[in-house]
Amino acid sequence: MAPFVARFSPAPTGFLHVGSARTALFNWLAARNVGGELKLRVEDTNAALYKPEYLDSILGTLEWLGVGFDGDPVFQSQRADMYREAIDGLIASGHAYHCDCTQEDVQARTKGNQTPGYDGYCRDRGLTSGAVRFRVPDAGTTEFDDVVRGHVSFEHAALTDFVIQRGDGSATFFLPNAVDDVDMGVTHVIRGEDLINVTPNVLLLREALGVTERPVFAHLPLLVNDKRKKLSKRRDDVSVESYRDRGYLPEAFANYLAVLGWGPADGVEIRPMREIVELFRLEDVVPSPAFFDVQKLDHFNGEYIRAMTAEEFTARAAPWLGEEVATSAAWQRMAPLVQERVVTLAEAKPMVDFLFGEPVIDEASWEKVMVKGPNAAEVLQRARVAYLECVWDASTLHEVTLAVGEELGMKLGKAQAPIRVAVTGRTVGPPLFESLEVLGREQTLARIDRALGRLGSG
RNA sequence: GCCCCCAUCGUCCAGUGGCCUAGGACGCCAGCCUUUCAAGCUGGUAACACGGGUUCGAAUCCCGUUGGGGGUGCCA
Repeated sequence: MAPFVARFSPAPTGFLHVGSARTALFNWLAARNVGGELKLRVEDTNAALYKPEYLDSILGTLEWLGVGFDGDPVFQSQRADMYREAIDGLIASGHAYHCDCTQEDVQARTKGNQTPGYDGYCRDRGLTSGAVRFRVPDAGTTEFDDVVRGHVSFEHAALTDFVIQRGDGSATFFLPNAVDDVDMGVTHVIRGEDLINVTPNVLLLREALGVTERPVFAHLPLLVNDKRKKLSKRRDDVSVESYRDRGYLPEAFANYLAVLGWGPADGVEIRPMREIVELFRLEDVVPSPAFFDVQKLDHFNGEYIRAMTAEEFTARAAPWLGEEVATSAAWQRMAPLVQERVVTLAEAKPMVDFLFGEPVIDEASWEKVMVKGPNAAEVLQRARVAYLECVWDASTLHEVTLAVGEELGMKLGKAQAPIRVAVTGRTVGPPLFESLEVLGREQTLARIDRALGRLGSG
């Protein structure tokens, strides 16, 4: 089998972005599918932007998603010597040169030019200090075959001499990228399409460094928002960590990401990751951008939640419930009913809150059922009487309430409404009679009395 | 402006010259079920951007147009 070494190379300048997570996942899937390796490289060449706490967060979130790495991570911040040596070599061989132009200098000289960017002003000035730029050939093209995009070609005339070393001596993105891919034995570069324009730069650098072989490139389609714009940290909800905190399951999240830009031939989208690993092929990745659709993510998450055993659900929902609720008998009884109704784990608690404290009366619900609805006071009074003596379990409460409704010519759906609002404060929630059973006779009667009091009929 | 990329239902995928009067999924709509809400079940809505070619035959190949996006940093 041909060797396969992919890498995921985040820049720790923020929390893990859903687009980065998707890139990491596709790298992982491609590697796992062929039994290859996935390495981690931390692109922290820019000391000004790098924040160590972000790296911990990114790594933790990746682990949560199930994306693991082979071997030790490579930190670019620790390889400055290697880069400097390479840069010195490029200068010596005439592939790079020093430049002391400021951004203003360049702008002043190039405004109105056809081709934007740096104009090569310092190419032959023979400077020995300042930033270092790579000398892009004046003519010719750099081409490569991309696994998802096919043949891509760039004319050198359209490329500008890019900076490979800052004035402070640190290397910029391009050079470490080229050097490390070679050094790490990377065979497959799988990354977002926003980096496709940078590919000729890196290829040119590799050639200048005397490297003859090339990695396979696969530029993944961008993840976009509803406006078809690249997902942005400012406008969009893109922190994977925040999805985790809101009760999305890692397996559901990863599964959803896997079908953005790729789809199994049999059309079965929701399936275990081990199956996706088997079916995934880089060649099948689609080239067009994909909308990150939270509604569909919600559907995936709900499916995964409902597929859990009751035990698993209670265990995994616990962190969102708090000790008191999670360990209560009331929750144990209600959990299966809640499991059917939540989309995220975070939704469980508000659904049962009324069992663990005074209900918060939703005024719109009160208005709708108690004021405008039929027979509210009548229902409550009769239910109160019936509930006083009956056996206190869900099925009896169901029968008794049904009877109360019949006395008033109401179907159960209508008759239960005032009771639900009196006891839970809302018109919607988990099944009522199980809720009452758990709440207990005393609390139920007290809440009905309070509602009657407010209605002025108690 | 210049460079690069993309183009099938609202959305995500299937489709790689005839099996397509274009399939699945999410959403949406309707019905069933029903103690509310969900879930579930059934049905429905809805697309090959446009124009030229190539071919006996095109959603599938080629060219152009239009539209959209990405890049254009001493960010990555």
